[in-house]
Formats: sequence, C-alpha cells, structure tokens
Amino acid sequence: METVWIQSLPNYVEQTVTIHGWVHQKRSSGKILFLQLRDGTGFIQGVVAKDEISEEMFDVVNSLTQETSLYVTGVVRADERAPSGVELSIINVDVVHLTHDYPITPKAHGVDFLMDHRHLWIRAPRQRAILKIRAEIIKAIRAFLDSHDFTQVDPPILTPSSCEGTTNLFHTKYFDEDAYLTQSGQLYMESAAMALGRVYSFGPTFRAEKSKTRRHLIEFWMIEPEMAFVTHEESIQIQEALIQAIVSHVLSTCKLELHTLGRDLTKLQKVLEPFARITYDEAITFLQQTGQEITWGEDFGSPHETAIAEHFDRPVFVEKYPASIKAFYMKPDPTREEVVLCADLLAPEGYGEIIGGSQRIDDADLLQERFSQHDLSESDYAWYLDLRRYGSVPHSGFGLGLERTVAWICGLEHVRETITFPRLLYRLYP
RNA sequence: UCCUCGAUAGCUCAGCGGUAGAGCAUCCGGCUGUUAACCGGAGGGUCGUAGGUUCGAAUCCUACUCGGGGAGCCA
Repeated sequence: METVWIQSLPNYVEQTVTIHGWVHQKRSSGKILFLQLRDGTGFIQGVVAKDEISEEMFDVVNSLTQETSLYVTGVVRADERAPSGVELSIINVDVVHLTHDYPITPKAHGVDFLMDHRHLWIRAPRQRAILKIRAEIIKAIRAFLDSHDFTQVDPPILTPSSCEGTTNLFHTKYFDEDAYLTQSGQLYMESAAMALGRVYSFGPTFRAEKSKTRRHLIEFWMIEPEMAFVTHEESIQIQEALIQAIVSHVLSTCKLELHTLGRDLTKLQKVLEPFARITYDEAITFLQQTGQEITWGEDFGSPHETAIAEHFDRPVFVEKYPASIKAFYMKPDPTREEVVLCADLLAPEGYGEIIGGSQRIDDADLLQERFSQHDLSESDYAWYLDLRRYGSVPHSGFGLGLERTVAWICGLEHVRETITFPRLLYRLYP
C-alpha cells in the first residue's frame, strides 16, 4: 500500500492509499463518523459509514480521540463538499498511540493557556499555516540574496560589547570575561562586506528590553545584508526588490495557508515597486498637519509610525533622520550634515518598522569623532575603525526583522505567533 | 520602569453584599453528511494569595503574586 502525504491526495482519486498522521478532530452522527486527519502537510476528512465496514473497525474508529496518532488506509474520493476537493473513505485504521485528554479542545482558549501549551498549539491549522509561511519567507529571502551575488556570513552570537550601545543586552560570562548575546551582527558584517563584497547574515538576535507589545520579542531573527560600494539610494532599491520578491513568493506558494489565516490578499497584491517614500522632514510636517504633537529633532513613537504608514497602501520608506537620534555609524548627508543617509521601512496596516538601514560612515576621522560624541571606547572599536583605514569604500546595509515581516504578511495581531517558541517578557517556558 | 485591564469548574466566561452558575471538554444514551455538528442525562469548585470591613465577602478595601494590552526601546 502506497503511503502518501495528505497534500498530494488530489492526485490519487479512486486509489487506495495509507496516511501516517493524527486525528485532528472527530464528529459522530450515529452510523456515520467523520475524522479530520492531519499529517503536517495538510488536512483531510476521513469518512466511515457503519454499513460499509465491519462492526469491529467501526468501533475502532468510534473510539479514536483527538490527537491520537495512527495509520489510516482508505480510498480517495472526489467530493465537492470537501475544502480540498477530496475525502478518504476509510478501510482500515491502525492506532499508533491513543491519546487521552488532549488539553487544547476545539473551543476558545486564552492566550496564556495557549502559550503554556505552545508545544501542542503549533499543531493547530492556523499555527501550522503561519510556520509554513515563515519558512517560505525565509526561502524567498535566501533565494533573492543568493541570486543577487550575496554570500551568507555568520557573525558571532557571543560578543564582547554592545553593537550600537543603546539597548540593554543579555549579560553572560565568557570564562573570566564579561560577554553579551548579540543585538546585531552589523559591525561584523561590515567587515565581511570588505572581504566578500555583498554579504548577509541570518540569525537570532537578543534584546533585554522589557518590551511588552504585539511588535516585540526578546529573541528574534534578523537578516542583515551589508554591501560594499553600494550607496544609500542603491540600498533602498535592493530593499524594495527584496520585499516585493518575498510577498510575491508567498502569494504564489502559500495560497492555502493565507486562506486558512483569512488574509486579505488584495492588500498584499498592492506591494509593488516603487514603494512610497517620505523624508523625515516631510513626515514631521505631515504629523503636525494631522494634529500630532511633535517637533523636528524628536524621534517617532509607535503612534507616529502608524499614522505615517496608514497614509499609504504599500510599504513606505522614511528617510534622512536627524543624526542626533540615530546610530553613531550612519553617514551624514553630504548636502546637509545634520541628517543621515538612512531609511526605515514601515510596513502597511500598522505593522511598524520591518527594516532599518543606512549608508555607513567610511571616513576614519569622522568615525573617531562619533566615538567620542557617543562616549564609546575607541579600544573596543579599534578593529571596526581599521575597516576605514585599509581600503575604505562607501557601503550600506540594512536589517530586516523576520517576525515582523511574517506578522505583516500573515496579517497577525501579534508577533508571538510567528515563531515556534517565542521568548517574551517573563515567558521562558516552554 | 510607568499607565491600564484582568484572575471563579479541565477550557472560555457570567455572577459584583445574602445557599456557586452556563457553554464547551469528559463519561453515558440518541442521531447516515458533519465542518468549533446537534439533542438528552451525569460527574466536576479552597472563587489567585494574605490581611481587613461586615451579622454575612466570589462580590467592598489594602498589599502581594501571576497574566493581557499599551508607553518607552527597537526589527
């Protein structure tokens, strides 16, 4: 008997096949039973009618419980009533493990309960769809970068000090020295770009901030491309192409999953180049005109970002922030020294900043000046300064937040569902 | 750290000063097309913890614990 994946069952109509999987749900109507079966690749309904099967086998099926693991053999039938177009007329069931009292019932549950059972929650159709889309997003990112002459480079996770010196880092010991979990691999990636031209890192990032919002995780994944001989403007064009490639890949490969999530596809179909652009100056004027209290020189808060993003139906770049509110390594605009060549990409529908990028300072003297302005120890950054002393070139890079991107594309309320086991404020279990 | 909301059955919640409730889940019975199936019945509780007010507290007050949403910070 051929064992097949549920997702390929439409190709086996009127054939007898075996599925290895679990009982997602059971419904009984007396002399006819319906099993919702899953195997990781999809869902299918199995049907057993009392007058079409032995009494013994009918009783076996009747005794099955939610999340029991089993081997099911049956005939694939085309049926208009089935969401996937096919059903399985069950011939035989071999129970692998009978489950008792599965905690997550088909009714409503609260977030805390579900998070405590995250190891089981991920079996749910909605969670499966999200994790599947996350994987396709990752695939699209890699495919895009790998085919655009980028080389993947892995920066360290244990670092001697802060990268940007702003947020709180997780502290640990490195034998007798102090060490911190990485907050960004960017500085290392700048070094790698001078060695390999165009590089990207793809790994976890840690922020010991007591952030407790739908947009924050303590541990999250970031893609950080860094490109030698690439200007701010060229970097923005690469970012646009990357985001568009991600969205179109998901639209073409994850139709069922997006449907499971109830995502409005028309919103995603609008994600086409060129994206909207607005300068920091224009954004300030816009916010002031819409009655928000903000003055030039202040950074945007979340409500400001949302107001800007909601003004556009596609992602929007906010460019050229004041140098005083941005990281020390950003290159000043040559035509206007008080702003830097940077851009944040705000996702539509209030999902916030998904990319932060800039052209980096390539002049050793200016960088040293920034070290003292930001009270950074020059000895800690000696190696970083070296990059400006030996064949310095104009270069740019950006960081793409994976979970925020997944939340936006999936249309989720919260980033905690975009990763298998989210690390949240006060939650380290399971 | 601050603001705000919450904690009652396995789960989701109602009850807001006078004998602890419902739906779902579980168990028993019924139903040949169910899609969070439906119908009938049964079992199931230290009302987050500790104090206080009161004849009487799940209900009012105080503190603490745990959690949700948000601010700041950022992806």
